[in-house]
Amino acid sequence: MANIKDVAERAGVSTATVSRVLNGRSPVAETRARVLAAVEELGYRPNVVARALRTARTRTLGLVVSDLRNPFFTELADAVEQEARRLGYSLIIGNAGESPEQQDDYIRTLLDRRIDGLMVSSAGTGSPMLSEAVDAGTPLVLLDRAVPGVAAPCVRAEGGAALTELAAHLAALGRRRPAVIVAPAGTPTGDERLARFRTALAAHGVALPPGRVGASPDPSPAGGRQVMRRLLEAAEPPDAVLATDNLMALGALDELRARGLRVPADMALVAFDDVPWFAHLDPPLTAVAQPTGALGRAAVHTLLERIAGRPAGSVLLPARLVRRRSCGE
Amino acid sequence: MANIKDVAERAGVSTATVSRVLNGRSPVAETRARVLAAVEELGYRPNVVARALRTARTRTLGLVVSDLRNPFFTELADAVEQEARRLGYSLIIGNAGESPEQQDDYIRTLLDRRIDGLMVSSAGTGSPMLSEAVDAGTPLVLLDRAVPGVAAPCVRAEGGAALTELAAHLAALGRRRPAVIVAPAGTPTGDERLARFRTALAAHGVALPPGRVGASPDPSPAGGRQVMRRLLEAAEPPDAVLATDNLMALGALDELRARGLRVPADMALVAFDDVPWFAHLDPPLTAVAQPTGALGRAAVHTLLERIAGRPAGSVLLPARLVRRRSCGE
DNA sequence: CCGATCCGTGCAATCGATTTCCTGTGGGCG
DNA sequence: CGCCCACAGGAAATCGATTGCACGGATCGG
Repeated sequence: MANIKDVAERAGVSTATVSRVLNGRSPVAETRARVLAAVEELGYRPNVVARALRTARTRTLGLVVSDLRNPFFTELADAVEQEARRLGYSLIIGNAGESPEQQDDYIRTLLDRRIDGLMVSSAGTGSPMLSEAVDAGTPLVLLDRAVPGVAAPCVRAEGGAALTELAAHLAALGRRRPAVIVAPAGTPTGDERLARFRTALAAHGVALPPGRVGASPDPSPAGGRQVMRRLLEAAEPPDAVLATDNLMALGALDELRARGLRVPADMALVAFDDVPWFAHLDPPLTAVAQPTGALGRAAVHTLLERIAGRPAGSVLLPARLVRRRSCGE
Repeated sequence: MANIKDVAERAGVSTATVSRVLNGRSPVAETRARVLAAVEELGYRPNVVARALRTARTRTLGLVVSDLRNPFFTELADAVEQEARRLGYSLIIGNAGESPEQQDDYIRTLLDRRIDGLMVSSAGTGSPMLSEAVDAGTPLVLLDRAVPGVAAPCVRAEGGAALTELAAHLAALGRRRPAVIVAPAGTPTGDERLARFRTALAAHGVALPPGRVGASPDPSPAGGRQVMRRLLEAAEPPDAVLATDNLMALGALDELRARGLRVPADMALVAFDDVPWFAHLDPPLTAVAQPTGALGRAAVHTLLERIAGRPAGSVLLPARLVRRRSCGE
């Protein structure tokens, strides 16, 4: 493969000139034309690796998500990738599989590759590697999940308005005994959603007692199903369920079907995160939709600000309620 | 960040020695210990960019898929990523979004980044960039979709056995008027699946006339739904439908529900590609499951063989039928 | 006891770009 | 007409690693 020296020889100039022409720092028409012609003839493409070594910038970003197979993260990763590419950056996606060690391992690899910046949808509570990355000076943006104690801007959705609307929706439909299925305790995201929902319900005089809040051991259909079972076997079973993750909602639905319960007649069901196939379920699922695309784009923009050395604050984007038929009406 | 020179100084040796210790070419205990201690104290990590420049190997692979949001490709990408990482390689995933230009654009970027090898689930029929990559000497492996005229091994699933089994399954359940929804014509994958299925049906004395084969403009729920509608409005509507892609199956299901038709009572439904949430639909969908994980791993192995300069042939892995309730029984 | 061999290590070249410093030329102005 | 300045472009340093070659000390055999 041709290198810059070949081009320089062919154009009868020095490598310095070739570099300048290619980086737009040489407005002399004639030399410029000769160089470009040589580039064309040789099919020359600059060696990105060499350039990265010299400039100490790789034009590559890293994204670590906790579960790439979860459609919410797939969509998020896709949005991030598109925006990054649009702005001239490549993206390396890492899948931590909900394991903190694997997450750290991945962050390590990305730092070794000298990525220009890092986005993380952290698994569990903060990991040592995150702080280390910040200390090492790597621009970092937290995505979807805040991590206490890590000094980095966070881009995520805020469900307050949507949950307020949901509470009203449920109350209007006469649901009096709502329940919530949350992801493993300790994740700020789940806790916050729960608190918001409880407040919103209270405004309609509806209580959300601890007995109707179930924590799933892991955010999977199996976990969701298990919690649903416990909720149904309680003394006062719920007449509406909110799952704070799309996969857990799916598991809850399985349990309901297995028991011959109908949605929405016997039970209203709502999921946090709207994923494409919710609309194709029977009945179509009402969901709190996060603005996935906007989140991804905002994360990239925030990260680029940090890379440019400018300060950048956290971003909160409103989620919205998508009413389908799983609550009645 | 500390570099190899800092380590060398601290350990009182030359950079050459540091390099050799770190690459396991210097078994002298004492020097070795001093170097490793210095590495430890300084928190030194080799600069992957510099190493890549010198060795002309990036230890990075590229994967271009046609639609990352399609759960089949998500799973495939995840499998490829895990296997690549296990073997010490990073992966850059590119999403071509079913557009040949974007695909070429991406391949271009990946080649510029000097990836060691490339895997492609090509959109549409072959693109010029693919041949160019091969000519440039970049190891290439085609994944899931073969591309005529491109000299590269192809790793994909072979549905013959599963479709034979499916034909028998449908025949046993008394379905006599099967139909097929295929992806846009011209893709070898769809055509091959169609041909295999037709052959298998013939063995049971069941015909698959052209009128009961519908090509969708694009592999999406909307496309699948549109074809389903046409099939239902035909003179002799089918009593069973096979969709050659999971998203199109979803669209077909929508159309059936909208018309109040029941699955499987009024219509059997089968999808090619088994995706996790098929099991959570009502009824759970029978599907031809591709061995996604094995495909991804085989692709990585084949690619590494090529990178090592060894010849590697194509790989065909058998798909299998996953019987659920959407065909009756 | 001396020469030959072996092996650990250092020196310096190298990968392919960018960038700094410097030279030489041409043009404008006094 | 001469001087100075601007500017184009070349030579060489640089980024951080790997690696071929050479050197020197130690070991072993004759």
